[in-house]
This record gives sequence, structure tokens and C-alpha cells, in this order.
Amino acid sequence: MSKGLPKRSEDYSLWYNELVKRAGLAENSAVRGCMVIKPYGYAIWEKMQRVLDDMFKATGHSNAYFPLFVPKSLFEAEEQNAEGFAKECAVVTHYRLQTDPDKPGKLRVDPNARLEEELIVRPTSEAIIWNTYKGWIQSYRDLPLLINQWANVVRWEMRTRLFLRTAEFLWQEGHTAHATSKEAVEETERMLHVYADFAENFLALPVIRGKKTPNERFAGALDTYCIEGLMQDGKALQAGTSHFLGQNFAQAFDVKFATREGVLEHVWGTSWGVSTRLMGALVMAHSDDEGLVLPPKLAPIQVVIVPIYKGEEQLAQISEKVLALKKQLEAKGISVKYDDRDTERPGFKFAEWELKGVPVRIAIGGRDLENGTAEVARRDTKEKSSQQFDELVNLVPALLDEIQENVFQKALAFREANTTKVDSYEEFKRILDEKPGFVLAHWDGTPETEERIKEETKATIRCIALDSPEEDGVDMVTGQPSKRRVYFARAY
RNA sequence: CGGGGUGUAGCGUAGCCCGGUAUCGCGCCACAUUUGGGAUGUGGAGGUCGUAGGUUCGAAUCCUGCCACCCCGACCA
Repeated sequence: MSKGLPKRSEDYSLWYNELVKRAGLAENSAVRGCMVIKPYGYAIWEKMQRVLDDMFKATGHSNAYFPLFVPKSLFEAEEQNAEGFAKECAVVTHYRLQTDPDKPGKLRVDPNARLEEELIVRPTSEAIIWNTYKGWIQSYRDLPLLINQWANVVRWEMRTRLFLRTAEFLWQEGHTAHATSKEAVEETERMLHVYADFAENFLALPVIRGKKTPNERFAGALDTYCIEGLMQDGKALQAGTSHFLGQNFAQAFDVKFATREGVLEHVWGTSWGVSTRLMGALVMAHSDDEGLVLPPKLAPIQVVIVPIYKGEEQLAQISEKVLALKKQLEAKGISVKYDDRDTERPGFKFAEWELKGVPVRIAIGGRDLENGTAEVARRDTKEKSSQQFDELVNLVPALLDEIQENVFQKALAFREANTTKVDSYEEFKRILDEKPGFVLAHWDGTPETEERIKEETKATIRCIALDSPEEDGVDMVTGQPSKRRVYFARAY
């Protein structure tokens, strides 16, 4: 492992790419735009999955699995959605290879094996799922239908970046059907708050809960809600979305139910998702020039213990104490790694575990053995202190909680320091260049103005915050009246 | 899809202009000494120079095609 990461301050995007690779989260693959998620990165994703999955179950959802492929005729049934994704769909046209008569040892697509109907590799699953729901829903008694699936999807992106934008990515997609519009809207909002709760309490990423403007809305939805986080370079990142689909998909796929009164009505739908993009958010929100900084609740290894020893006997003495401590901490649900490799020296291990973002490091050496102490180092602040060894079992859990809270507070303070209210377009442009972050400004509500600002400044309206206070003002560009400020930012 | 760039050992690279069988660092393997912040020494292994063709006595180097990846734009979770 070579020393030193690029500096965030010098080249943020190089820093990100290198960090993702060197920390062992992911790497590029032989397939253009597709990444390999490595064991350490996947372990973090698995922790995210576990937490989210529990939250989905707690809100009444069940998991199921639908096919990777969507017949073209189904895909195009909901026109707006189909059009929205058309440009980035991978399409299966053939089902067989054969040996190439012209090139020995090579294969070619069998020209006689063309599919009668092309299959779209799902960019999202509304089509196949709503087609299925038609068969599952007859009566109000079948509602609400609350399903989630964990899956991979493919969107043929021109430009990709590890985790942030890849041609194939992993996600969960919830798809629900309800008897009334009100229930569906409630579901949409409920899941948005689940995401926000997850982002803030597990990712330690403060997020703005809001609604997208019509321009930024999911194709086929009546309303798109989102959570938006701020990265350390001042760019916003959409970390999750929740859509109120109205009856669009129910109409396109003819999903009707009989009400209590025996009247046939179309059901109301929602869909919501978060993806492996959250991994990118995790990296970009908290990490530093030494490597990852993982919030304890998502760290695959929460505590690493490094022995510092001279000779076999001393190592044995240390190991005996450490293994007892490890057992005690594990009994409290803490994941502990005892790094007793004798092929690396302590300094190397310190640097390596810092790169990997392990929240707490305990080092114990000869002097500690004599004094009954250990050195405790926290990753978030880099503070080191000497502690009584026997206290560690009580101290460490509290320290992990403290780190979790501190990482969140730090990100929150950063967001607050980088959220600026502006009232003139000149100031808006100046702030975007001088102090990137969220910019709160008045907007007249028209797509034209939004589009113009986007073209001129590359900043988009990230969302209209759900809790934004009413405030009379005028659009900074057109001077038209506005009832509230919206969040602008340059975004990933 | 437009503009730019790069392909040489696991990784990062020199060599290319000016043709003569590949440089250095990290990593890897062995042994020894080491171990409180990325150890040191000695020895060693590892390369169809992206790929296909062409020019030449001879190609990493010159020419042509192709492929891949990266960066910058337009598009997007």
C-alpha cells in the first residue's frame, strides 16, 4: 500500500476516487461503467441493508423479488416513465451465442436467435411490478399492498463514478398500492421520513427533507420527495427519493379494486428507493485526508486492537488480556478486530485502519501491561488518551455513541456554515463560486426560470423543504412574487 | 455522443521525438535484525510493452486499423 492520499483541498474528486479504491470499498471492473464492490465496501452496504430492511419491516412492508428483464411492451405502457428512461436502457435482443465460422475459438451472436420481443434490463421496476399487481389486487381487502425488493438495476450512463453513478447499481425499491390518494401520500411521506431517519441516525448525514420541482420529478410520478445532503466540497447529493405515483401506473396497467361499496376504482401508488450511492455519500460527507471516517453504527469493524510487543512472551501476555476484552465488548454487540498480524508493524497498522475508517483504535504495549492501561484513539477527532484497561469495557460503548453523535454534529455544522440566504442573482452567482453549498433563494415557481438558472450557473433546485417557512419575497431573477425560499446547489 | 488523454510486472512509472529486446519506485517471496505512527539489510521471483496488421535485417519506439480505460462537456439516482 503506497503512502498518502491526494488532499481533499487540492483535488476533491481524485481524493474520492483514490480513497474508495485504497480503503478497499470498490474498484473499476472489466465492464465499462460497472464496479466491483469489494468485501469491506460490501460489508458496509450489508449493514445499511440490515438497518433499512428492519425499518421497512417495522413499517409493514414485505420483501419480494421481480425479474431483471422487462418485456418492451410492458416497459412502454406508462409512457412518461418509459420516455424518462428510454435513453439509458440496456436491451436484450438475442438469446444465444454460437461458434464463429470465420474466427476459430470465438463466439458470435446467433443471428437466428433474435427475440421476438426485446427485453429491457430494468432501470427501475414499476412496469413489471404493476403488471404483476394487476393479478394480486381485486378488492379493498387486498390493500394496502406494501412490497419492497432488493435488486440491481441498470442505467446506461455516459459518465460513471464509483458508487455515485455506475451503469449497474444495487438498491431497494419499495412499491405500494393503496385504496386512497390520502393513504398513498401518507406512505410517500412516511418512507421519506424513514430515509431521513436512516441518513441522520446511521449515516450521520443531516438531510433536507423536501419536494422536487416538476423539472426534477421522477418520470411518471405526481410528486417526488427527496432527502438532500451536503458533501464536503459543497455539492449536494440526493440520498433518497420517495414518489407519489397517483393512479398513473394503475391506469397504465389496469390495476383496479372493488371498494366496500362495490365500485371499481384504480389504486393509488407509491415507489421509493435508496441505492449504493449512499456509500458515496458516506465517504464524501465525513472522510478526511487520512482516509475514511465511518460512523460507528455502519462501521464493519468498530474497534480495532493493535498489540505492541517485543517477543513472543509479551505478545502472549497482551493477547490474553485483549482476547478477554474482545469477548466482553462483543457481548455488548460491538464488532472488534484484534490485529495481531506479525507481518506488519504497529505504525503501518495504525495508518491502515485509519484509512479504513475504524472509529476506535486501542493500542496496548509493554508499558501498558505494567500500568494496567491502554491507549485509546478515536478516528473522528484523532484524539488519543491513556485509559485504565479495566475501564475499557464500559468506556468503549459510550465512546462509540459519542463518535456517532460527533460525526453527525460536525456534518450538521458544516451544512449550516455552508447554507446561505441570498436575495439577488448577483449574490447568488458569487456565493456559488466563493462558498459552495446550499443557497436559499426565492423562486417564482416556473420551470423556465429554474431552467435558466441551471443553464447559467449549473445550480439546480434541490428541493422545496417540507418545513420551509412562508416568507414573502420576489424571484431573484424575474422579480415575480414568491411565497418561500427553495434550496439551490450544484449537485452530484 | 463531442473534446482531450493514457495503455509497458499486482500498482505507479521511465524509455518513444532520434528503432538494436525494457528503467525506477512501491508491492510480492525468502532469511535476518526489528516492533509505542506507514522498518532496515541481503538475496530472489515476476513483462505476449492494450490488440491486429504493416514498414524494417531488427519495432515498446515509425505507419494504419481496432479495443479498453480515465478526464472535461451534454444526460442522469
